[in-house]
Amino acid sequence: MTSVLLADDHLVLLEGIKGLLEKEEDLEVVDYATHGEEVLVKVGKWSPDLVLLDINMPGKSGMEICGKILEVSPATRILVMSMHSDAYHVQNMLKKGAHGYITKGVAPQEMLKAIRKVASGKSYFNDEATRAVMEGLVSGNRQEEKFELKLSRREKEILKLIVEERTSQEMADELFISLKTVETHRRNLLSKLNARNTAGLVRIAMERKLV
Amino acid sequence: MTSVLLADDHLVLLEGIKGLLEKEEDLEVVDYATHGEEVLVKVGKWSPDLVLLDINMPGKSGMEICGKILEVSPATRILVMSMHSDAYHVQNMLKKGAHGYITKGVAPQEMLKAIRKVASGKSYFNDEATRAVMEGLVSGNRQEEKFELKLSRREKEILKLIVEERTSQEMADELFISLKTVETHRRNLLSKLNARNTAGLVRIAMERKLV
DNA sequence: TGCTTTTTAAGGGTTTACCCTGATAGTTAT
DNA sequence: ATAACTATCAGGGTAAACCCTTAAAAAGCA
Repeated sequence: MTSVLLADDHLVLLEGIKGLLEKEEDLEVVDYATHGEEVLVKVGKWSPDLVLLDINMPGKSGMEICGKILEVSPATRILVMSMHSDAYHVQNMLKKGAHGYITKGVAPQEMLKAIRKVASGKSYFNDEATRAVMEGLVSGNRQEEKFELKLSRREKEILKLIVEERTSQEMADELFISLKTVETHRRNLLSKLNARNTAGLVRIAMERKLV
Repeated sequence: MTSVLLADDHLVLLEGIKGLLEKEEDLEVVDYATHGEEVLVKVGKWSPDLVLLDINMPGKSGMEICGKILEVSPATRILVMSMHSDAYHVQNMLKKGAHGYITKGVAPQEMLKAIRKVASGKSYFNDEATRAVMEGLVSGNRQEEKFELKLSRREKEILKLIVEERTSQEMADELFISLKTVETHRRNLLSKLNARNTAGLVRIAMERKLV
């Protein structure tokens, strides 16, 4: 018997999955959680065999929680469930210790398959997630940079203002620094985020929710 | 007895909602659809009392489908279900003829309530959707502009390339048109989307999923 | 306290974006 | 059919973004 903890803020989906798992004799839903902190508390309480974790929950992000789940209960297996499957998210969740990754579009039967595979110590990725990672690998050997991306406080501030359509001069006035300094920060952002221009900065900022 | 057609590309969610509705004596799920075109076919086949419509489906967008459902079956009531509840989406769906709007985070009981209310000829909006519309109304009287935004095919193409970090010259070469034409399209995009610069275009494009 | 990163700044140059006006041919809708 | 929209292009200009190099305070960490 595999004990499963469901973590998702969409209650209807939660009910749906619960109904799905209850029909299976080898799977047991022990509890729910609908936001970040609750997941950690419930994991501590039950030490479930597996957590089915939604990546987009209010409160702490899925990425933060993933690592902490393993601190609280190292034997627990983690199957990440997400709306989107881009290389960035998939790779990061794996780095944080997730054991499988599926998108919410999977068929019920595939979800059961994923749960059983991950619970039994193997990994599982659905086609979308696999493709995203593969495309990420071929489209650029910049995984290092992407993982390593650490923006300073000031850089994040500038990036936020860029997304809000401020010009460099406006930012300089607003932050009481020189135009040249703002331009330096922009240049560093372009380099760190591997973007070609403002459009790229904004796209990346929104994709990775850096704002 | 109210006949309900479910339209959502997330199969697990679909199963969950089906299970939920089947427990109710007055509600009957007559069929599913997992993408845009299928919805219209199934609506034509069953003329259901109500369609529970996911706004983010592959193929045609929820917005396009909404209006067409009413063409195919004018008596059918439409309850929109979405991940996000920003004023833009909510207002547009209402304009397209939707009768209710709930986010996927609602509790199962609230979903049943929404279904019954909409099916009985009334409207229903959950708290999130209501708040989004209200905030939209107070934060700016630009509803006209926002509703009116209809990007031409070429404009969408240019916008997509902007998000992909292309310069105007590159777009001109790629599309075999002059630089001046590309610049004209950019100018029209800035005006239609009410943006100040490239950053704004990208932000809006991503927020409204125009790409 | 010394080492590293961050934040600040400058000079000087090229490219791109943005703004204005005006114009023509083709398509779509009423 | 005729008005409205779409796609195309141009001249001429200003502002902003982008690129290169160099460098010195300031803050954080060991």
